[in-house]
Amino acid sequence: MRARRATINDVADAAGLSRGTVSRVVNGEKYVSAEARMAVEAAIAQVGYVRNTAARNLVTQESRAIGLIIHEPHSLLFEDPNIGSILLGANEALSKADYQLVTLIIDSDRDSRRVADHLRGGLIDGAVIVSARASDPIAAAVADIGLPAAFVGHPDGTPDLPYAAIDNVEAARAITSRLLGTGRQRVGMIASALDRDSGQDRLAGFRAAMGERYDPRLVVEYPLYTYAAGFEGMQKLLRRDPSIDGVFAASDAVAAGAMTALQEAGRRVPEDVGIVGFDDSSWALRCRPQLSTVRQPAGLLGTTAAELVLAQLMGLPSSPRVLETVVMWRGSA
Amino acid sequence: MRARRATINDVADAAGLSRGTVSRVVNGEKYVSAEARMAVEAAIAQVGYVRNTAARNLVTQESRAIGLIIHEPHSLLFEDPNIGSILLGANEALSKADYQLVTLIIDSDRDSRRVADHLRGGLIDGAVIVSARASDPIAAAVADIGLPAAFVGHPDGTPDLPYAAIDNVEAARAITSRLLGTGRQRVGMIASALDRDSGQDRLAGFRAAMGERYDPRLVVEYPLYTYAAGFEGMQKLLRRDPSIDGVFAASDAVAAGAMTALQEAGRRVPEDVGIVGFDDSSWALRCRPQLSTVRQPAGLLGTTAAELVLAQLMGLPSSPRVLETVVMWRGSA
DNA sequence: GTGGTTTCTGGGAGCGTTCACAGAGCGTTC
DNA sequence: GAACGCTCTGTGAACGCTCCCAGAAACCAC
Repeated sequence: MRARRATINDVADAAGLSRGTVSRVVNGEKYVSAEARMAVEAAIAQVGYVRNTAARNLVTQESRAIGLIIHEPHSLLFEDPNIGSILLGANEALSKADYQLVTLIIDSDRDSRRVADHLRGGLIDGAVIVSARASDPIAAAVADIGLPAAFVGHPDGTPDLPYAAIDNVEAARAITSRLLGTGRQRVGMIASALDRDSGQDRLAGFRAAMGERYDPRLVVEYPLYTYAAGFEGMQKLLRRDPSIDGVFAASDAVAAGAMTALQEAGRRVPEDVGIVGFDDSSWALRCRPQLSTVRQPAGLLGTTAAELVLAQLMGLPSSPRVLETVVMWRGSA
Repeated sequence: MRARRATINDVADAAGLSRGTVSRVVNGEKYVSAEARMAVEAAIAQVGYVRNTAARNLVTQESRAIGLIIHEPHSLLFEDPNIGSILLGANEALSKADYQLVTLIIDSDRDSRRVADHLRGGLIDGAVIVSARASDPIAAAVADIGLPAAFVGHPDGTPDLPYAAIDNVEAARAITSRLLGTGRQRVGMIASALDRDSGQDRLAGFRAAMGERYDPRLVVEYPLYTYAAGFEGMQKLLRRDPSIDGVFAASDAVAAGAMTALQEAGRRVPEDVGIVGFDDSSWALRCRPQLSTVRQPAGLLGTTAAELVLAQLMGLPSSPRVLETVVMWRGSA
């Protein structure tokens, strides 16, 4: 296969010094004479040495890498704009601390096993788990190994690990109230992803805001936060009650689909029907009229979760963090 | 920190057998008695042994992991639906071959250095490089190390590595011709991402199809394949020539932005202006009317690039692969 | 019984590092 | 001039695993 790579011994020989000295130079330690340092650097260049990280990890017992585990069904990887932001946010925090972010995607049971092996194998010092479902086996595996880890979100039934999340219940309650405040009489919801905490909580918040006025017939459910769910869901709601005049969609993508369905049905937004979403993703500004929605600090969620892992790595206590959301009021309601 | 993990020796002691036998059991080799196998398995469960991958990699000189390097500006990670598909496609191929996909994102110069270290350090047996720009330093680094690698796409000025790509020139030429075939007289283009091969080639294909009718005043350029670029670009084209009746947008996201701009300007699509895109991403079906576009097999590109790397790993020759595109003709032109 | 093959097990060597320690050299202080 | 402290360097011993060889044990055939 590949030609044998130069080792620290080759460098030592070429420089006429010992292994130890080379190691000290490579790691930038003190107690190396200027002379020796230069000789080593020349030798490194000469033999083309690069340090073998696997060997280093073996003795230092750490890898300076953090895994970010994405466990999403196929389609959502494209539809959900939050994932990209979370990824970049986490990368930023880790990069600053000089840790390498390693993203592992789980797309099949086979992946699940291999990723678990990867985690256990000592190739990773900690993990950020994104979008775990309730009772996710990979989350259990992480806890089992005792790997420092943190969730983005905090599904039920998962081990007691710190998390970075928003208060979906409160945020959903807030925007629904605001929608009701525009004088709507018949308000429905297109709920999604009830197999995870965000979906459940947004529904709970909607319910709380509606109080007496809550009518289960005006709630439809879909498995994923997608445009298609919003489109179909809105059509179904219109069929169930043509007098509907307000909708809370569980995400911006869902809201966008709902808006298209409304407009195709000849309803004006916001005059006839007011519509609000959730996420403040790029969808929100792209809709006509622009979407009133809840801003979710996706990048910050990633950053925070990464910091929670780093804290554990440094032996500091780390506890859950709930981040603020804000209602962005625009033209759709 | 974490409690010391059980090693292969602990298992050997617990089972009353030797290191060698335990290793044979763990790796599923033959020449182990049923008796010994059972004893080892019991001991593994008892002491909670998991193999240390770093140590294993050190001696076997391989990691069974392939890196996928994403070097994208911030915003594109959300806008470009191809990246998700490429990721999943690559993961599928690697998963089958029992390799772990490790995604590394580059978002700053600091990342660039760290990723290069990661590649060099022996933590990865090969790499798939997505969306490298012309003369990308990381691509050069990969070639320099001699790591088996493949590109998705094939930017100019990058080292001589195999790639999986589509023929952007031909595909752009084909869909532009089709657009011209609907009898349009004044056809423009919203070009994007001219710093990479795909952007350049789509423009070249457009130009080839236009032939005599090519008018540089009807081409606008934007740095990224975004909705916003399409929106602004279309407005600019309308100002330059209100009689414009056809547009080729460099991607579906761009086309979607252009369509919104057209509709806001009171033009009917496709009656007044025909519009075609590129990618056949989820954008295409979401537009009203649905977009005529070029289907780009994004998942297959990822799969193919991964296979090119695997082939190199097995010592087989691997040469560039150009995949087929097909024109999807819908309602927008 | 002898010789040969096959199955199974143990343990030394080595993968490329870091770490801890020993010791050399040199200057400073009492 | 002895004692002490710094700076600098070399080396043995790990880290946890796989590989390979030697040899024991079991079986078969003559």
